[in-house]
Amino acid sequence: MTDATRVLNALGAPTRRAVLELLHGGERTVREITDAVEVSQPAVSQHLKVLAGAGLVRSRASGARRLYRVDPDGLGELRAWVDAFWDDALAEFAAYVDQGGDTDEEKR
Amino acid sequence: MTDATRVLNALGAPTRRAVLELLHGGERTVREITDAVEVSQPAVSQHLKVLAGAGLVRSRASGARRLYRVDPDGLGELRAWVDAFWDDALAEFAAYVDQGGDTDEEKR
DNA sequence: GGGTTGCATCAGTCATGGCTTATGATAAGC
DNA sequence: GCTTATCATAAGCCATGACTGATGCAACCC
Repeated sequence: MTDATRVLNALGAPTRRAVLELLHGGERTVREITDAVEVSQPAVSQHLKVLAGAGLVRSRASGARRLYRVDPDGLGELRAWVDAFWDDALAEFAAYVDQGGDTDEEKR
Repeated sequence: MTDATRVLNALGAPTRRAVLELLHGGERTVREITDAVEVSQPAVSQHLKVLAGAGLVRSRASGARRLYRVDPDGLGELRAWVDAFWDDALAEFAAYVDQGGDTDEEKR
C-alpha cells in the first residue's frame, strides 16, 4: 500500500474527515475530539490511529492527556498524487479535444 | 455531501482507485476495464457510476460500447480541497514551531 | 430476423470495517 | 495510598457497501 493510497483510505471515512477538520482548528485532546464528534472515545482512538498511520496527524503527550494536531506530511503525499494525476488528465483532455472530441458531449 | 467529500468517498475504495488509474492510461470500454480488474462486469459498472457521480470519469457511447475516460473536474475539486487544507496546515505548523514545539517530537 | 456482444439495473449475499462495551495502563489529584 | 481522569487496546456486534448471478435492453453481425 503506497502512501497516497493510505491517505485516501484514511480520508474515505466521514468520521475521520470530521476529526481531521476539527484538528484543522488547532491542537485537541482525545476527549475534546470525542466531545465534538458523536462517537465513543475508543472509536476516536481507532480513527486517530489510522490517521496517524497515513501521516495525517501527529500527537504529543501532555501529562495524562495526549494532544493531536494536523501533520502536513500526509497532505503533502496526497497533494503530490493529485497534482501528478491532474496534470496528466488535463493533457489527455487537451489531446482528446484536439482529436475532435466534443466538450459538452453526453455524460452518462 | 459536498463535492470534495464525494470525491474522497469515491477514492476510498481500492477497486475504484484501480479503475481510475487504469483510465489514467486513456479511454477504455467497460469490457476492457472488467478484464483488467478482478471483479465482475456489474461491479465495474457500479464503480463507474460512483466515479461519474464524483466527477472523476466521463463516458461517451460508441455504438454498442461505452468508452470511459478521466474527467478533470473531480480531480480539480479534490485539488482545491487539499490545497486549502494544506496551506492552513503549514501555517499552523509554522506557528506551532514558533511557540517552541519541537519538530522531532514523539510521534505516537 | 436470429444470434451475439456490450452494458446497466435488480435482488440478494457476504465481508470489511466502523462502532460499542469492557478492561488495562499511566498520570494527576485528594 | 486510593480515587479519578485520560487514553489505548481487546473482543464482539452490526450495518454499510462491495460483489455476484440473473435479467433486460440496444446495437452490431451474419
